[in-house]
Amino acid sequence: MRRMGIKQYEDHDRLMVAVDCIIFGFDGKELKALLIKRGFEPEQGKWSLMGGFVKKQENVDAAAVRILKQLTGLASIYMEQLYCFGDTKRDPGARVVSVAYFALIRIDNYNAALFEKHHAKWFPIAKIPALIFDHKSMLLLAKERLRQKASYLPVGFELLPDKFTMQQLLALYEAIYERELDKRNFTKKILSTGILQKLNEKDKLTSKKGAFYFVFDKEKYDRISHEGVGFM
Amino acid sequence: MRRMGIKQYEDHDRLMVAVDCIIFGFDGKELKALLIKRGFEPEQGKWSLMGGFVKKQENVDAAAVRILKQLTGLASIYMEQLYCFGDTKRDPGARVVSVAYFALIRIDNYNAALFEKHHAKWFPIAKIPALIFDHKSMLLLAKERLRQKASYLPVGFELLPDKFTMQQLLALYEAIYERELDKRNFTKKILSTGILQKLNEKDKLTSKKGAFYFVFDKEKYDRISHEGVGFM
DNA sequence: GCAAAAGTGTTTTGTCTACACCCATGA
DNA sequence: TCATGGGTGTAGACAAAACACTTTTGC
Repeated sequence: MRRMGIKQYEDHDRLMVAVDCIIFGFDGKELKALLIKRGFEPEQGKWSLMGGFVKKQENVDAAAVRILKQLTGLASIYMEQLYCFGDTKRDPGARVVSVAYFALIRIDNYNAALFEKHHAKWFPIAKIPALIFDHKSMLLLAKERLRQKASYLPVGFELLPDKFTMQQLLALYEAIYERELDKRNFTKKILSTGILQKLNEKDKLTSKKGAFYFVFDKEKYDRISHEGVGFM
Repeated sequence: MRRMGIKQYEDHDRLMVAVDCIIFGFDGKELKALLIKRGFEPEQGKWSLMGGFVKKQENVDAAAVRILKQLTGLASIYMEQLYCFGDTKRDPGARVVSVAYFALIRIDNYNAALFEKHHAKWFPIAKIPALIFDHKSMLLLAKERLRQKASYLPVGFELLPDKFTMQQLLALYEAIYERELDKRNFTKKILSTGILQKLNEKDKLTSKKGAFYFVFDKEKYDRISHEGVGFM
């Protein structure tokens, strides 16, 4: 039975399958995407998303994790599949089907050596340079998805440092939505979900009075990750 | 440059890429999914989603359209990509990456000969039999996505006949959400979007009084398809 | 005239938005 | 003492939810 199956399948075309990663980070002011300067042809020297090919004995998800690790050195990153881009002409070099993933990382968690190696650089999402192939559409779609995701999930957990001020969280949401938000309404809504814990410690870097730090309540956060809570 | 690119790429593994279609229909009472009895090994005789392989010179989207046409005979069907399933072990017969698509069709638009040929059958979504491989997860994910989609888009246009009664539209939404909805509130909301036009014609099949038929205002519907309108 | 489905409004509740002032502190 | 960012509450608008009776007509 197994053998017959294999025989049956051998008749079909095989394609190269790639993974491309849209990596978002937040520096406290701007939402940024991590791009690399492509080191090989075609389009050598152009800006591109970090990508790579799926191996025969490798899950597609695993390939995404591997590729992300190549660039960041980080193994456990928030990541989700975005979309499969499958046009025959999308890559002029060869027929390559690409599965795009988007990842959220803490922007200071970077490995300078790896960044150097791949000529990686953070770009504010409002100032993305020309990208190869269909990478610009991937990035735009990822931006949409992040927005949608942020509306029912407090993505701050993935993008902010362990402890952060309410202003930082607000700034993150303003960056994601590219508009100003009302400080009081935002605070109210996010606190009402109960996923934040206020610490007895203040960040005195940006003001004389100092702003309280918050941390995410990991347990509640995980619960919400499954069910979701609309708060935007 | 082109040549170098090709050379570069030749080193990577090639995989078979399949497309599987989750096809939803609505018979006036129940939401149903179209399944086929698999005609070849492995898992011959088991129920399965309609699927096929992507050809080397074919867009992945085009493959989905082709495969859907094979089964239904219909060329212009509402369809969207759902997710790419890429585990190495998902298909025991071979390494196959599958891109799942979900489609909405009018249940009476069927071609008996083609259905016969593929041993196709409609199953109520509450009574889906065991399916091969990971097709059950595909179907569950599609159900989720349909629900989400229906919340900001009047999917009725794709699933109902050209003219339909308010009760039919309500029944569709009750089937999608698997719960009862308030008739008055539903009517109010859907009418307030302005995408329905009331005809001067009644369906007298289900009651003595008769229920007015409605049609979708195609233009407004298309506008809403882009922007979306929350009405659930 | 009665059974069976169609059609229709109002009240209440909760949520979202807009909006401005005092507080604490370091310099 | 003053300049700077931090922190907080309320009123009005709007949307959502709950809820029941009258209408039509074929039998």
